[in-house]
Amino acid sequence: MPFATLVGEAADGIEAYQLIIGNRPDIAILDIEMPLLTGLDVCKKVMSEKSETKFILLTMHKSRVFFEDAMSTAVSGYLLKDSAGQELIECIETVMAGKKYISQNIASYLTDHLAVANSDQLQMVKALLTPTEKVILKLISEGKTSAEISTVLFVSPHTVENHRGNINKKLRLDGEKNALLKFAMEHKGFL
Amino acid sequence: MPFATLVGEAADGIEAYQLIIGNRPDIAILDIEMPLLTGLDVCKKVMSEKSETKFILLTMHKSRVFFEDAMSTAVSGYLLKDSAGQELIECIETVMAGKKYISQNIASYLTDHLAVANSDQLQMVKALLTPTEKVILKLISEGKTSAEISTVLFVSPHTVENHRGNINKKLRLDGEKNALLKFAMEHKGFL
DNA sequence: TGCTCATTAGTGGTTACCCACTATTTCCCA
DNA sequence: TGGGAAATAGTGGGTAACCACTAATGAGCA
Repeated sequence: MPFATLVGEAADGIEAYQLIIGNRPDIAILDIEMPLLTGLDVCKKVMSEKSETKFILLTMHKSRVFFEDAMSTAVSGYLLKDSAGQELIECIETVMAGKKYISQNIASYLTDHLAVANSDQLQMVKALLTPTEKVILKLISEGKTSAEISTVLFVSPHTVENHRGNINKKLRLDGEKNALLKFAMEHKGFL
Repeated sequence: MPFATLVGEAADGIEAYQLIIGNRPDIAILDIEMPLLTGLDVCKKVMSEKSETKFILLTMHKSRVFFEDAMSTAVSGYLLKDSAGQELIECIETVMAGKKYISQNIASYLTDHLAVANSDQLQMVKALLTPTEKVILKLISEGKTSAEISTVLFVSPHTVENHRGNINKKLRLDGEKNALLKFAMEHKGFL
Protein backbone atom coordinates (compact mmCIF):
# COMPACT_ATOMS: atom_id res chain seq x y z
CA MET A 1 0.00 0.00 0.00
CA PRO A 2 2.35 2.75 -1.19
CA PHE A 3 -0.16 5.61 -1.12
CA ALA A 4 -3.27 6.32 0.83
CA THR A 5 -5.54 9.23 0.12
CA LEU A 6 -8.34 10.18 2.41
CA VAL A 7 -11.23 11.25 0.23
CA GLY A 8 -13.44 12.33 3.05
CA GLU A 9 -15.25 11.67 6.27
CA ALA A 10 -18.96 11.37 6.82
CA ALA A 11 -21.19 12.06 9.79
CA ASP A 12 -24.00 9.75 8.78
CA GLY A 13 -24.88 6.93 6.41
CA ILE A 14 -26.30 9.00 3.59
CA GLU A 15 -23.31 11.32 3.57
CA ALA A 16 -21.04 8.27 3.53
CA TYR A 17 -22.96 6.81 0.61
CA GLN A 18 -22.67 10.01 -1.42
CA LEU A 19 -18.95 10.27 -0.68
CA ILE A 20 -18.35 6.71 -1.83
CA ILE A 21 -20.39 7.11 -5.00
CA GLY A 22 -18.69 10.42 -5.76
CA ASN A 23 -15.10 9.31 -5.15
CA ARG A 24 -15.11 5.56 -5.81
CA PRO A 25 -12.38 4.78 -3.27
CA ASP A 26 -10.54 1.46 -3.13
CA ILE A 27 -11.64 0.94 0.42
CA ALA A 28 -14.43 2.35 2.54
CA ILE A 29 -14.23 2.03 6.30
CA LEU A 30 -17.69 2.25 7.78
CA ASP A 31 -19.15 2.23 11.23
CA ILE A 32 -22.07 -0.16 11.49
CA GLU A 33 -23.73 2.03 14.08
CA MET A 34 -24.38 5.22 12.08
CA PRO A 35 -27.33 7.62 11.86
CA LEU A 36 -29.78 7.41 8.94
CA LEU A 37 -28.14 4.43 7.22
CA THR A 38 -26.11 1.73 8.96
CA GLY A 39 -22.73 0.76 7.57
CA LEU A 40 -24.29 -2.41 6.23
CA ASP A 41 -27.04 -0.48 4.49
CA VAL A 42 -24.49 1.75 2.80
CA CYS A 43 -22.46 -1.29 1.84
CA LYS A 44 -25.42 -3.07 0.26
CA LYS A 45 -26.56 0.08 -1.52
CA VAL A 46 -23.14 0.71 -3.05
CA MET A 47 -22.62 -2.91 -4.01
CA SER A 48 -25.92 -3.00 -5.84
CA GLU A 49 -24.38 -0.41 -8.17
CA LYS A 50 -21.48 -2.55 -9.34
CA SER A 51 -18.85 -0.71 -7.39
CA GLU A 52 -15.29 -2.01 -7.02
CA THR A 53 -15.01 -0.48 -3.58
CA LYS A 54 -14.14 -2.93 -0.82
CA PHE A 55 -15.67 -2.53 2.60
CA ILE A 56 -14.29 -2.71 6.09
CA LEU A 57 -16.90 -2.50 8.81
CA LEU A 58 -16.33 -1.37 12.37
CA THR A 59 -18.60 -2.32 15.20
CA MET A 60 -18.78 -2.08 18.96
CA HIS A 61 -20.72 -5.24 19.37
CA LYS A 62 -19.84 -8.85 18.80
CA SER A 63 -23.36 -9.29 17.52
CA ARG A 64 -23.73 -12.54 15.67
CA VAL A 65 -26.62 -11.21 13.61
CA PHE A 66 -24.60 -8.30 12.27
CA PHE A 67 -21.65 -10.54 11.57
CA GLU A 68 -23.63 -13.06 9.58
CA ASP A 69 -25.33 -10.27 7.71
CA ALA A 70 -21.96 -8.73 6.90
CA MET A 71 -20.55 -12.05 5.71
CA SER A 72 -23.45 -12.65 3.38
CA THR A 73 -22.94 -9.17 1.96
CA ALA A 74 -19.39 -10.11 0.97
CA VAL A 75 -17.82 -7.50 3.22
CA SER A 76 -14.03 -7.73 3.06
CA GLY A 77 -13.12 -6.70 6.59
CA TYR A 78 -14.85 -6.78 9.93
CA LEU A 79 -13.25 -5.16 12.96
CA LEU A 80 -14.20 -4.54 16.53
CA LYS A 81 -13.62 -0.94 17.58
CA ASP A 82 -11.63 -2.22 20.56
CA SER A 83 -9.00 -3.64 18.32
CA ALA A 84 -9.41 -1.32 15.33
CA GLY A 85 -6.27 0.59 16.27
CA GLN A 86 -3.88 -2.34 16.23
CA GLU A 87 -5.51 -4.31 13.49
CA LEU A 88 -6.61 -1.66 11.04
CA ILE A 89 -3.36 -1.46 9.04
CA GLU A 90 -3.10 -5.22 8.80
CA CYS A 91 -6.75 -5.40 7.84
CA ILE A 92 -6.37 -2.81 5.08
CA GLU A 93 -3.32 -4.56 3.67
CA THR A 94 -5.06 -7.90 3.73
CA VAL A 95 -8.13 -6.50 2.03
CA MET A 96 -6.05 -4.70 -0.62
CA ALA A 97 -4.42 -8.04 -1.36
CA GLY A 98 -7.87 -9.36 -2.19
CA LYS A 99 -8.31 -11.41 0.94
CA LYS A 100 -10.70 -11.12 3.83
CA TYR A 101 -9.91 -10.11 7.37
CA ILE A 102 -11.98 -10.41 10.51
CA SER A 103 -11.10 -9.28 14.01
CA GLN A 104 -9.19 -11.75 16.08
CA ASN A 105 -11.78 -11.03 18.76
CA ILE A 106 -14.59 -11.94 16.44
CA ALA A 107 -12.76 -15.08 15.47
CA SER A 108 -12.48 -16.19 19.07
CA TYR A 109 -16.06 -15.17 19.60
CA LEU A 110 -17.02 -17.45 16.76
CA THR A 111 -15.21 -20.38 18.25
CA ASP A 112 -16.77 -19.53 21.62
CA HIS A 113 -20.08 -19.44 19.91
CA LEU A 114 -19.37 -22.81 18.44
CA ALA A 115 -18.46 -23.87 21.93
CA VAL A 116 -21.86 -22.64 23.04
CA ALA A 117 -23.30 -25.38 20.94
CA ASN A 118 -21.16 -27.51 23.19
CA SER A 119 -23.29 -26.81 26.22
CA ASP A 120 -26.88 -27.50 27.14
CA GLN A 121 -28.31 -30.17 24.93
CA LEU A 122 -24.99 -31.30 23.47
CA GLN A 123 -23.94 -32.24 26.97
CA MET A 124 -27.02 -34.42 27.13
CA VAL A 125 -26.08 -36.02 23.84
CA LYS A 126 -22.72 -37.07 25.18
CA ALA A 127 -24.01 -38.08 28.59
CA LEU A 128 -27.28 -39.81 27.76
CA LEU A 129 -27.04 -41.30 24.30
CA THR A 130 -25.70 -44.77 23.65
CA PRO A 131 -23.06 -45.29 20.93
CA THR A 132 -25.61 -46.53 18.42
CA GLU A 133 -27.88 -43.61 19.13
CA LYS A 134 -25.01 -41.20 18.55
CA VAL A 135 -24.22 -42.84 15.23
CA ILE A 136 -27.83 -42.54 14.16
CA LEU A 137 -27.98 -38.91 15.26
CA LYS A 138 -24.92 -38.20 13.16
CA LEU A 139 -26.44 -39.89 10.13
CA ILE A 140 -29.62 -37.89 10.63
CA SER A 141 -27.54 -34.70 10.70
CA GLU A 142 -26.19 -35.70 7.30
CA GLY A 143 -29.71 -35.63 5.94
CA LYS A 144 -30.28 -39.38 5.81
CA THR A 145 -33.77 -40.77 6.25
CA SER A 146 -34.58 -43.65 8.56
CA ALA A 147 -34.77 -45.98 5.59
CA GLU A 148 -31.33 -44.93 4.37
CA ILE A 149 -29.85 -45.28 7.83
CA SER A 150 -31.30 -48.76 8.15
CA THR A 151 -29.54 -49.89 4.96
CA VAL A 152 -26.26 -48.30 6.07
CA LEU A 153 -26.33 -50.01 9.45
CA PHE A 154 -27.78 -53.31 8.16
CA VAL A 155 -30.69 -53.22 10.58
CA SER A 156 -34.46 -53.08 10.25
CA PRO A 157 -36.12 -49.71 9.63
CA HIS A 158 -38.12 -50.43 12.78
CA THR A 159 -34.94 -50.49 14.80
CA VAL A 160 -33.89 -47.11 13.48
CA GLU A 161 -37.30 -45.67 14.24
CA ASN A 162 -37.06 -47.13 17.68
CA HIS A 163 -33.71 -45.46 18.30
CA ARG A 164 -35.10 -42.19 16.99
CA GLY A 165 -37.88 -42.41 19.53
CA ASN A 166 -35.42 -43.04 22.34
CA ILE A 167 -33.22 -40.14 21.26
CA ASN A 168 -36.25 -37.87 21.17
CA LYS A 169 -37.20 -38.89 24.68
CA LYS A 170 -33.71 -38.43 26.07
CA LEU A 171 -33.22 -35.02 24.46
CA ARG A 172 -36.76 -33.89 25.33
CA LEU A 173 -37.56 -33.18 21.69
CA ASP A 174 -41.24 -33.37 22.47
CA GLY A 175 -44.07 -33.23 20.06
CA GLU A 176 -43.13 -31.44 16.93
CA LYS A 177 -42.69 -33.38 13.78
CA ASN A 178 -39.15 -32.87 12.55
CA ALA A 179 -37.66 -31.82 15.86
CA LEU A 180 -34.94 -34.45 15.68
CA LEU A 181 -33.92 -33.53 12.14
CA LYS A 182 -33.80 -29.86 13.09
CA PHE A 183 -31.74 -30.57 16.19
CA ALA A 184 -29.33 -32.78 14.29
CA MET A 185 -28.80 -30.24 11.52
CA GLU A 186 -28.36 -27.37 13.96
CA HIS A 187 -25.59 -29.27 15.71
CA LYS A 188 -24.06 -30.63 12.56
CA GLY A 189 -20.31 -30.95 12.90
CA PHE A 190 -20.44 -31.50 16.65
CA LEU A 191 -21.85 -34.98 16.67
CA MET B 1 3.08 -15.82 31.09
CA PRO B 2 6.04 -15.13 33.41
CA PHE B 3 7.74 -18.48 32.93
CA ALA B 4 7.86 -21.05 30.20
CA THR B 5 9.49 -24.40 30.61
CA LEU B 6 10.01 -26.71 27.69
CA VAL B 7 9.34 -30.21 28.96
CA GLY B 8 10.33 -31.93 25.78
CA GLU B 9 9.99 -32.48 22.09
CA ALA B 10 8.59 -35.47 20.32
CA ALA B 11 9.24 -37.04 16.95
CA ASP B 12 5.90 -38.79 16.61
CA GLY B 13 2.41 -38.96 18.09
CA ILE B 14 3.02 -41.72 20.59
CA GLU B 15 6.13 -40.05 21.95
CA ALA B 16 4.18 -36.79 22.23
CA TYR B 17 1.41 -38.56 24.09
CA GLN B 18 3.81 -40.10 26.60
CA LEU B 19 5.54 -36.78 27.16
CA ILE B 20 2.24 -35.04 27.88
CA ILE B 21 1.01 -37.75 30.23
CA GLY B 22 4.36 -37.81 32.00
CA ASN B 23 4.78 -34.06 32.42
CA ARG B 24 1.24 -32.67 32.44
CA PRO B 25 2.19 -29.34 30.83
CA ASP B 26 -0.10 -26.31 30.77
CA ILE B 27 0.03 -26.22 27.02
CA ALA B 28 0.90 -28.78 24.35
CA ILE B 29 1.72 -27.55 20.86
CA LEU B 30 1.14 -30.35 18.40
CA ASP B 31 1.56 -30.82 14.71
CA ILE B 32 -1.54 -32.32 13.15
CA GLU B 33 0.56 -34.09 10.54
CA MET B 34 2.65 -36.47 12.68
CA PRO B 35 3.69 -40.11 12.32
CA LEU B 36 1.83 -42.85 14.21
CA LEU B 37 -0.73 -40.57 15.88
CA THR B 38 -1.95 -37.26 14.49
CA GLY B 39 -2.03 -34.21 16.73
CA LEU B 40 -5.78 -34.58 16.95
CA ASP B 41 -5.49 -38.22 17.98
CA VAL B 42 -3.07 -37.29 20.75
CA CYS B 43 -5.35 -34.47 21.83
CA LYS B 44 -8.40 -36.72 22.05
CA LYS B 45 -6.47 -39.44 23.85
CA VAL B 46 -5.13 -37.06 26.49
CA MET B 47 -8.46 -35.32 26.97
CA SER B 48 -10.18 -38.61 27.59
CA GLU B 49 -7.97 -38.90 30.67
CA LYS B 50 -9.19 -35.74 32.39
CA SER B 51 -6.09 -33.71 31.70
CA GLU B 52 -5.93 -29.97 32.30
CA THR B 53 -3.52 -29.53 29.41
CA LYS B 54 -4.64 -27.09 26.76
CA PHE B 55 -3.88 -27.80 23.12
CA ILE B 56 -2.61 -25.70 20.29
CA LEU B 57 -2.57 -27.44 16.93
CA LEU B 58 -0.38 -26.59 13.98
CA THR B 59 -1.24 -27.54 10.46
CA MET B 60 -0.06 -26.94 6.94
CA HIS B 61 -3.48 -27.26 5.42
CA LYS B 62 -6.56 -25.14 5.66
CA SER B 63 -8.53 -28.34 5.67
CA ARG B 64 -12.08 -27.76 6.76
CA VAL B 65 -12.46 -31.32 7.97
CA PHE B 66 -9.50 -31.05 10.32
CA PHE B 67 -10.66 -27.68 11.55
CA GLU B 68 -14.15 -28.83 12.39
CA ASP B 69 -12.77 -31.91 14.03
CA ALA B 70 -10.44 -29.76 16.11
CA MET B 71 -13.24 -27.43 17.13
CA SER B 72 -15.43 -30.26 18.28
CA THR B 73 -12.53 -31.60 20.32
CA ALA B 74 -12.41 -28.33 22.23
CA VAL B 75 -8.92 -27.49 21.06
CA SER B 76 -7.85 -24.09 22.40
CA GLY B 77 -5.66 -22.89 19.56
CA TYR B 78 -5.39 -23.61 15.88
CA LEU B 79 -2.54 -22.17 13.82
CA LEU B 80 -1.34 -22.43 10.27
CA LYS B 81 2.37 -23.19 10.05
CA ASP B 82 2.77 -20.23 7.72
CA SER B 83 1.79 -17.82 10.42
CA ALA B 84 2.88 -19.83 13.45
CA GLY B 85 5.95 -17.65 13.90
CA GLN B 86 4.16 -14.35 14.22
CA GLU B 87 1.08 -15.62 15.93
CA LEU B 88 2.41 -18.24 18.33
CA ILE B 89 3.16 -15.94 21.27
CA GLU B 90 -0.18 -14.20 20.99
CA CYS B 91 -1.88 -17.53 20.65
CA ILE B 92 -0.22 -18.94 23.78
CA GLU B 93 -1.10 -15.85 25.80
CA THR B 94 -4.69 -15.99 24.64
CA VAL B 95 -4.97 -19.67 25.44
CA MET B 96 -3.36 -19.22 28.88
CA ALA B 97 -5.98 -16.56 29.57
CA GLY B 98 -8.61 -19.22 29.02
CA LYS B 99 -9.74 -18.03 25.63
CA LYS B 100 -9.51 -19.56 22.20
CA TYR B 101 -7.36 -18.47 19.31
CA ILE B 102 -7.50 -19.43 15.66
CA SER B 103 -5.19 -18.36 12.87
CA GLN B 104 -6.08 -15.18 11.11
CA ASN B 105 -5.66 -17.19 7.91
CA ILE B 106 -8.10 -19.81 9.04
CA ALA B 107 -10.54 -17.08 9.98
CA SER B 108 -10.45 -15.65 6.49
CA TYR B 109 -10.69 -19.13 5.06
CA LEU B 110 -13.84 -19.64 7.07
CA THR B 111 -15.42 -16.49 5.71
CA ASP B 112 -14.43 -17.61 2.24
CA HIS B 113 -16.03 -20.91 2.96
CA LEU B 114 -19.19 -19.16 4.06
CA ALA B 115 -19.04 -17.30 0.79
CA VAL B 116 -18.98 -20.64 -0.97
CA ALA B 117 -22.46 -21.23 0.35
CA ASN B 118 -23.21 -18.14 -1.66
CA SER B 119 -22.83 -19.93 -4.97
CA ASP B 120 -24.67 -22.71 -6.75
CA GLN B 121 -28.13 -23.14 -5.38
CA LEU B 122 -28.15 -19.87 -3.45
CA GLN B 123 -27.83 -18.09 -6.78
CA MET B 124 -30.96 -19.91 -7.89
CA VAL B 125 -32.74 -18.78 -4.75
CA LYS B 126 -32.05 -15.16 -5.53
CA ALA B 127 -32.75 -15.46 -9.23
CA LEU B 128 -35.76 -17.75 -9.34
CA LEU B 129 -37.77 -17.31 -6.18
CA THR B 130 -40.47 -14.71 -5.79
CA PRO B 131 -40.48 -12.44 -2.70
CA THR B 132 -43.15 -14.49 -0.94
CA GLU B 133 -41.28 -17.70 -1.66
CA LYS B 134 -38.12 -16.22 -0.17
CA VAL B 135 -39.97 -15.22 2.97
CA ILE B 136 -41.38 -18.70 3.33
CA LEU B 137 -37.98 -20.28 2.75
CA LYS B 138 -36.54 -18.10 5.50
CA LEU B 139 -39.31 -19.10 7.89
CA ILE B 140 -38.71 -22.76 7.06
CA SER B 141 -35.03 -22.28 7.87
CA GLU B 142 -36.08 -21.04 11.30
CA GLY B 143 -37.74 -24.37 11.93
CA LYS B 144 -41.31 -23.26 11.41
CA THR B 145 -43.88 -25.72 10.07
CA SER B 146 -46.28 -24.91 7.26
CA ALA B 147 -49.07 -24.43 9.77
CA GLU B 148 -47.00 -21.97 11.79
CA ILE B 149 -45.98 -20.09 8.67
CA SER B 150 -49.60 -19.83 7.57
CA THR B 151 -50.56 -18.14 10.84
CA VAL B 152 -47.60 -15.77 10.64
CA LEU B 153 -48.45 -14.71 7.11
CA PHE B 154 -52.24 -14.75 7.60
CA VAL B 155 -52.83 -17.11 4.69
CA SER B 156 -54.26 -20.57 4.29
CA PRO B 157 -52.06 -23.58 5.06
CA HIS B 158 -52.83 -24.70 1.52
CA THR B 159 -51.18 -21.60 0.18
CA VAL B 160 -48.03 -22.25 2.13
CA GLU B 161 -47.96 -25.85 0.92
CA ASN B 162 -48.42 -24.60 -2.58
CA HIS B 163 -45.47 -22.24 -2.26
CA ARG B 164 -43.38 -25.04 -0.79
CA GLY B 165 -44.14 -27.12 -3.83
CA ASN B 166 -43.13 -24.31 -6.16
CA ILE B 167 -39.89 -23.72 -4.28
CA ASN B 168 -39.10 -27.42 -4.46
CA LYS B 169 -39.64 -27.40 -8.21
CA LYS B 170 -37.54 -24.30 -8.79
CA LEU B 171 -34.65 -25.52 -6.66
CA ARG B 172 -34.90 -29.06 -8.05
CA LEU B 173 -35.35 -30.53 -4.59
CA ASP B 174 -36.91 -33.62 -6.12
CA GLY B 175 -38.42 -36.49 -4.33
CA GLU B 176 -37.12 -36.80 -0.83
CA LYS B 177 -39.37 -35.91 2.01
CA ASN B 178 -37.71 -33.17 4.03
CA ALA B 179 -35.45 -31.91 1.26
CA LEU B 180 -36.71 -28.35 1.59
CA LEU B 181 -36.25 -28.27 5.36
CA LYS B 182 -32.73 -29.65 4.96
CA PHE B 183 -31.85 -27.11 2.29
CA ALA B 184 -33.27 -24.24 4.31
CA MET B 185 -31.38 -25.22 7.45
CA GLU B 186 -28.14 -25.77 5.59
CA HIS B 187 -28.30 -22.27 4.20
CA LYS B 188 -29.57 -20.70 7.38
CA GLY B 189 -28.25 -17.17 7.76
CA PHE B 190 -27.98 -16.62 4.00
CA LEU B 191 -31.65 -16.31 3.21
C1' DT C 1 -56.75 -5.86 -24.49
C1' DG C 2 -54.93 -10.11 -23.91
C1' DC C 3 -50.82 -12.40 -21.81
C1' DT C 4 -47.99 -13.85 -18.12
C1' DC C 5 -46.77 -14.21 -13.40
C1' DA C 6 -47.61 -14.15 -8.52
C1' DT C 7 -50.61 -15.13 -4.97
C1' DT C 8 -54.24 -17.28 -3.12
C1' DA C 9 -57.06 -21.64 -2.21
C1' DG C 10 -58.60 -26.13 -2.75
C1' DT C 11 -58.84 -31.80 -3.49
C1' DG C 12 -56.78 -36.24 -3.13
C1' DG C 13 -53.21 -39.29 -2.27
C1' DT C 14 -48.24 -41.08 -0.71
C1' DT C 15 -44.59 -41.22 2.43
C1' DA C 16 -41.63 -40.17 6.38
C1' DC C 17 -41.46 -38.99 10.89
C1' DC C 18 -43.20 -39.43 15.56
C1' DC C 19 -45.69 -41.78 19.47
C1' DA C 20 -46.98 -45.73 22.43
C1' DC C 21 -46.77 -49.95 23.11
C1' DT C 22 -44.65 -55.16 23.42
C1' DA C 23 -40.88 -58.53 23.04
C1' DT C 24 -36.42 -60.98 22.32
C1' DT C 25 -31.37 -61.47 22.71
C1' DT C 26 -26.99 -60.10 24.42
C1' DC C 27 -23.86 -58.33 27.61
C1' DC C 28 -22.12 -56.29 31.69
C1' DC C 29 -22.07 -55.87 36.48
C1' DA C 30 -23.33 -56.12 41.34
C1' DT D 1 -26.69 -65.48 39.02
C1' DG D 2 -30.24 -62.20 38.66
C1' DG D 3 -31.08 -57.33 37.11
C1' DG D 4 -30.50 -53.57 34.02
C1' DA D 5 -29.07 -51.44 29.85
C1' DA D 6 -28.65 -51.73 24.89
C1' DA D 7 -29.82 -53.34 20.49
C1' DT D 8 -32.93 -55.60 17.83
C1' DA D 9 -37.76 -56.08 15.71
C1' DG D 10 -42.55 -55.61 15.46
C1' DT D 11 -47.81 -53.50 15.53
C1' DG D 12 -50.87 -49.68 15.13
C1' DG D 13 -52.03 -45.02 14.64
C1' DG D 14 -51.46 -39.81 13.97
C1' DT D 15 -49.56 -35.77 11.54
C1' DA D 16 -46.62 -33.05 8.49
C1' DA D 17 -44.35 -32.77 4.25
C1' DC D 18 -44.59 -33.64 -0.47
C1' DC D 19 -46.74 -34.54 -5.21
C1' DA D 20 -50.09 -33.62 -8.87
C1' DC D 21 -53.57 -31.56 -10.11
C1' DT D 22 -57.34 -27.38 -10.77
C1' DA D 23 -58.78 -22.56 -10.35
C1' DA D 24 -59.72 -17.64 -9.19
C1' DT D 25 -57.85 -13.01 -8.52
C1' DG D 26 -54.88 -9.08 -9.36
C1' DA D 27 -50.63 -6.68 -11.17
C1' DG D 28 -47.73 -5.56 -14.86
C1' DC D 29 -46.69 -5.46 -19.65
C1' DA D 30 -46.59 -5.71 -24.95
